Amino acid sequence: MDTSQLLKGVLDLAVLAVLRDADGYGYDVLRRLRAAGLEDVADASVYGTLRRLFAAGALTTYVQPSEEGPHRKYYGLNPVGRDLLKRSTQTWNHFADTMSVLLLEKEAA
Amino acid sequence: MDTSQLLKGVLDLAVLAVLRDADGYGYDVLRRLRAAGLEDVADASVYGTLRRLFAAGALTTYVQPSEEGPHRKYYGLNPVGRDLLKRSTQTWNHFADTMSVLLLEKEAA
DNA sequence: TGGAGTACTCCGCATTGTGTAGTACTCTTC
DNA sequence: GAAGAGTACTACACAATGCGGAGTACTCCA
Repeated sequence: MDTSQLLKGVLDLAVLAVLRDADGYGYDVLRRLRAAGLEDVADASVYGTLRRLFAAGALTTYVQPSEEGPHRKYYGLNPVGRDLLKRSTQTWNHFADTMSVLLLEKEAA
Repeated sequence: MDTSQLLKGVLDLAVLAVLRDADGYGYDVLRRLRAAGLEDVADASVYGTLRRLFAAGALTTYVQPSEEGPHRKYYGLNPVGRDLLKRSTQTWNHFADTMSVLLLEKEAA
């Protein structure tokens, strides 16, 4: 089946989680997500999510030149982003718990 | 925050899980989902999902009259649906595990 | 007679992840 | 030094899917 639909609404959370540990630029965030197990994430999705989160006021950004290619646009969590990460994590955990209960095999009556 | 995006791609799975135990009609599936904790699911989403799953060949359907209102359109899992439920559950479990690892607080180095 | 609860359909919209194309820089290789 | 791979980003159109709202229709109760 298709994992891309599962990402809806969760990619935000995944990106925030990846940025919690250290600032990162798009291409780097993409690699971190894939290394974490989200191997099917498309690059355009990550760049789009970073732009959305920045537009929502959850991220700071700054550009740094690189010696291995084009300049890099770094993003980092600000207080709004850290709060969003915390609340989204709770929402996700609650949702995942609900689903796991729903998916439990029922015992025969 | 908004839970509706989290449902994307998962509502299929939730509906299949609810139908695993017993056949059900749309309005009933809606109530079962809400009782299971998915309280924000909209009715149009459930009816749409049932239609989609039926069109995909995962469900059987039959109409029964009711004494408490209009007729009811029952849906039930067929072998394709049962297989889809099994595979989707595995996909979901794997995805949820990946996310929960990603969301773990890192220990200070 | 009107309203609430039940049960379903249809239509258009909003969100969001994806594919494709394009730009541009660095480094290696023939 | 031209070609190609890897890095890094942007823009655009598209597809999937959950949702809101309107509409239909049936039963029961006040």
